Amino acid sequence: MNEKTTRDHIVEAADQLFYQQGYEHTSFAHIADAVGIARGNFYYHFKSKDEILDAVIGVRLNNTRAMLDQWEREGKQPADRIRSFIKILIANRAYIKRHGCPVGTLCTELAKLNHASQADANKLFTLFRTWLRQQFTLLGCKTDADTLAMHLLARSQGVATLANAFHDEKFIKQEVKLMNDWLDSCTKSAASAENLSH
Amino acid sequence: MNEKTTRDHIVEAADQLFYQQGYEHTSFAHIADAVGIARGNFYYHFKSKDEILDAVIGVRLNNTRAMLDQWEREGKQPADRIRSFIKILIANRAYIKRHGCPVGTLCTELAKLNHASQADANKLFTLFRTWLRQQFTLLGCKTDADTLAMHLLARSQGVATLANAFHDEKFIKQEVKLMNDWLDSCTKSAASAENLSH
DNA sequence: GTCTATACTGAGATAGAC
DNA sequence: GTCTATCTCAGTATAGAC
Repeated sequence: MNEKTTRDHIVEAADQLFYQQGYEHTSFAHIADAVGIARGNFYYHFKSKDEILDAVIGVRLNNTRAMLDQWEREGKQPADRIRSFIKILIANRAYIKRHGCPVGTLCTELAKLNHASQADANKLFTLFRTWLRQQFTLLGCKTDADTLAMHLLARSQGVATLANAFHDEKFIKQEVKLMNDWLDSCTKSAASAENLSH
Repeated sequence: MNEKTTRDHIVEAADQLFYQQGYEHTSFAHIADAVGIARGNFYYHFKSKDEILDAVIGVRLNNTRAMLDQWEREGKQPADRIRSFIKILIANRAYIKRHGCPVGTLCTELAKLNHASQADANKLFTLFRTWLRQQFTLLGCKTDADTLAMHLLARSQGVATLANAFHDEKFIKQEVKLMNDWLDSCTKSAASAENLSH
């Protein structure tokens, strides 16, 4: 049950390489080398490179859902859960510095290629967006919860893009502090609105 | 003097295509078709694809410098100049929605490719960063001017990435409003700090 | 299910005629 | 300065042996 199949290994290696080098730039040779199998063997598992991409996106969607569920279990208050989202910038800062955000860079690349799987990759963003919107709704902010969700998502994307371009980890910490301050001000304004209504 | 050479046409077409399709995805055939010349004729003007990229980056750097100079002439107050920066998100919203930010997407792609011209492309970011820093310094904010410059740059990048992924122009307007509000709060806090010192 | 060998394609790059 | 023809090479994909 826990045994990883060759297919799993391919998807795992492709996932990493797509993140590190980009989808188009990653060839079968790269993936085959990483997995340690022959090139020809590929087509037993996947009919095309696009199919591997779809599998990778599928895995990422599942992993993301699992992560969001975990944050939901761990954080009692919506503000704590949102803080979990912000925290991944810190936890993954070394990777972000080197390769940017896995979601953002993939969506950006597929948009340029006008790739058929664009919409599927965007579901990764939608997952975060919907989840964040729920948390902001629970928080009871005056501003539209979707606006707040998109705002936070955009800021995390901007941080990842610049940290990657400037190869600067400190900038991530700097911006995370601002994001947490911003979240606090949201929480406070929600609390005072709550008081007013009593 | 105003006559555009074939070389100029190539660079211009490459500039557009690199923005629309990405650098790696754009082939000589694409550029040749756009310019209306034969593939082989290319190598009279450029020895390699990398050389075209360098020329494109050079043109973009010049154009950006010219744009920043213009903003500097047009805006008397530093806050007005910063507002010029924010305004390009609105002016270019249709392109951003379709292809993202020309600077951000290029730097992201070159980072993935680990391309030699990465550093040159990043100079585009540095141009904006330095210029914004100067404006924030003139504004006299309490917070470090470079922190503010990077913050604004990051927010504009995030907006571009998400507007592109979600193909959403309205989101750009929504965020631009927030950015202008944020700038106002910066200006006000700078003004009150000014008053305190008197 | 994994391997080797190979066909096919398109891209970058060159040579030489005009 | 521009063209056609051609080369090389990497990448995707297939066939068939084991």
